[in-house]
Amino acid sequence: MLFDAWGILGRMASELNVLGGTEPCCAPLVGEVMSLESATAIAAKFKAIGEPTRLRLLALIASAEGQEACVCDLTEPVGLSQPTVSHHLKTLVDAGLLTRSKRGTWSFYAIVPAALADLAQLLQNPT
Amino acid sequence: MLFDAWGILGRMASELNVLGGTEPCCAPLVGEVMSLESATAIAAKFKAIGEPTRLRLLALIASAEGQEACVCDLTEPVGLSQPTVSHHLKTLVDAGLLTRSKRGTWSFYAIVPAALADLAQLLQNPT
DNA sequence: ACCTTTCATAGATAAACTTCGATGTAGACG
DNA sequence: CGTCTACATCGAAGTTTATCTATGAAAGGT
Repeated sequence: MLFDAWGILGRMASELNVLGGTEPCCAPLVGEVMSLESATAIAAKFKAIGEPTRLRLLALIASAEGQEACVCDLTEPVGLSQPTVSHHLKTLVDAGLLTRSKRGTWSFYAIVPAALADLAQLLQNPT
Repeated sequence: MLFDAWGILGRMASELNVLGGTEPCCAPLVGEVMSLESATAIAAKFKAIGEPTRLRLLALIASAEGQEACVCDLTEPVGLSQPTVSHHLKTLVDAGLLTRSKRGTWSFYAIVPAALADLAQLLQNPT
């Protein structure tokens, strides 16, 4: 890795206010930019969590025995219609955060622990 | 904590398919539901991360020295207009994930490590 | 005083999202 | 076969969002 002298100089200059406005404020970042594809893939998972109802659904399922629950258990706690809850659950499944398994007439949704762990890891090591 | 016999029975029944359709599929969840207010507050942070451009901005800033960068460093890597980048940065600041400090004509945006750590913790311990 | 640079804000537009009621589907029971 | 339950899907309405261009604001240089 190259020594980012321009970046350091630029930042020192900006902090000390010793350079003129025509100087670059700091160097272009050295590391490669996160690709748009991977950013889109990862952001989709955070986006799925980033909605109050879906976050509550995740919390409900995670706190249930076996970390799974059926739709009929989730509709009443979140106070929304059954189609809306089903839609949010589908979103979470599409994001890879939940799995669906039909048993009889019921659909059981279960947490995917590895998916949440991966995101947690990413937050602590955003590279 | 009470023993959730109904939940276990319901789940066993569903797995073994020994009960009729008129039986409850499983018990209402025992734990209290995450409040709508806290869910909204937390989801707002995940929502801020859950957008490809903002995720890339976070990664760019996190990988910069001092975990801070100015707008002029970020516009070109993400390939969007300056107002759009500023808008996304404001969103991240409002979510508490970044701080802004003006020095001269430049605005430096810095990571708030504790905010990311809190979210990571929450993902591994979804209560 | 004037211009340049850096950034934020305003307004507009097109796309996406949340939510609902209505309807379709699949399994269980009589 | 008909009915009921649990759930998914469809279509629509209203809201939010991402992006742009144009403009405003603040600080520094000449």
